[in-house]
Amino acid sequence: MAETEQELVDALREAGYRVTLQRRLICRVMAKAPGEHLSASDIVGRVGEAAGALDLSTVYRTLEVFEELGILHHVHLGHGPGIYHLSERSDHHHLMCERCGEVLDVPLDALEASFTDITRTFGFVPDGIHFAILGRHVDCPSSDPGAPTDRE
Amino acid sequence: MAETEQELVDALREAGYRVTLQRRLICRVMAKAPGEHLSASDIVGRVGEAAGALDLSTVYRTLEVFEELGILHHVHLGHGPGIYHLSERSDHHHLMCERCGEVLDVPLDALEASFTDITRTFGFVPDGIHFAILGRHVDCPSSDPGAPTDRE
DNA sequence: CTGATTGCAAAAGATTTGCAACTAT
DNA sequence: ATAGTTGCAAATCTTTTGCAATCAG
Repeated sequence: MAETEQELVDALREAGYRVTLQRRLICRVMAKAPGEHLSASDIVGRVGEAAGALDLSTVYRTLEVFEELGILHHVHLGHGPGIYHLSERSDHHHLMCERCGEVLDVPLDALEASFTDITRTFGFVPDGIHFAILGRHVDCPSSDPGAPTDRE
Repeated sequence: MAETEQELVDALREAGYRVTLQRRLICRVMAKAPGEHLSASDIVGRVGEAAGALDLSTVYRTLEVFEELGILHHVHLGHGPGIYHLSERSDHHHLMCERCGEVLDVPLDALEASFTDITRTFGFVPDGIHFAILGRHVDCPSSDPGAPTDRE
C-alpha cells in the first residue's frame, strides 16, 4: 500500500500518469501528514512552506487522480471543505462534536453491527466513510462557549 | 406537532414572528410534501407553480427560522444542496445509493445499537441525522448506467 | 407608525472548467 | 515531438449578507 512519498509517486507512474514537480509535492505533503485532516487548500499551504506556488485547481485535479486510483479518499466533516486521507489511514469513521469541533476517529467496526443489520434489512451496503457523524461530547471540553470550531 | 400549513403558520405567530404571504406559501409547500426531500430551490419552484415569485434568500431565511424553532431540519444527501424535512418526518436516517441516487429512509433505531456503543466507548452522542450514509444497493435497480442521479 | 421582512444584487466559499503556455516522456 | 499538465481566470453552485423598499401588527 502506498504510504510514503516515493510509493505514491510510483503509483502514479505505474498507472501511466506523468510525475510532475507539483504532484511530487502533493505526495510529500500527504505522506507527511499521517492522521491529519487536510483540505485542498491546507495542502497548498503546506506545499507553499516547502516550495514554490501550487495552484488549488492543480491540487483538486491531482487529488481526483488519486481517488480514481483508490489511493486516497475525501470525507466531509461538516459544511466546510472536504478533507483528504490516504486510504489506509481512512479506514475509520469520523465523529465531529458540534459544540467544540473536535474530530474523533473511530474504528470501522464501531458501526459494523448496525451496518450489517442495514444490509440484511434494506439490501443496502453502507460505505460509511464519506460523511462525518455529528453529535456532542457527553462532557464537552469546550464548556466555555469560546471557540466553537463552527464547521456545521 | 406542526404538520399542516395552519399549524406551521400558528407556530410562527406564537413565536412572535410575522406571518407574511411568503412564509405562508413556504408552510404550504412543506405541509404538502410529506416524505419528500426538498431543497430550498425546489421550494421556490413549487411555490412558483402556485403563486407569484419568491426569492431564494427569503426561503433560506424562513427555513432558518423554522430550524431555530425546531420545526424542521435540513440534511445533506451528498454534494448537492441541503434538503429540508418537517421534524416529525425526519426522525429517520438517510441512505443514499451512490450508483442510482435513490434515498432510503431507515428508522432511527437501525443505528441505535452502534450509537449506544459509541457513546459508551467514546463519550460521544451522535445525532446521526445530519448527513446521509452513502453506499450501494446490494442489487441496484440501475443495473444500466443510465441516469445515475449524481448527488455525490 | 415602526420594526420585521422582502427582493435584488452582490459576496462568499468550495470546486470545476476552458484555454494557452509549458514539460515529462 | 506530442500528449499530458499546469496556472490563471472565469464559471458554477449553494448559501449568506447588505440595503433600500415594503408590509404586518
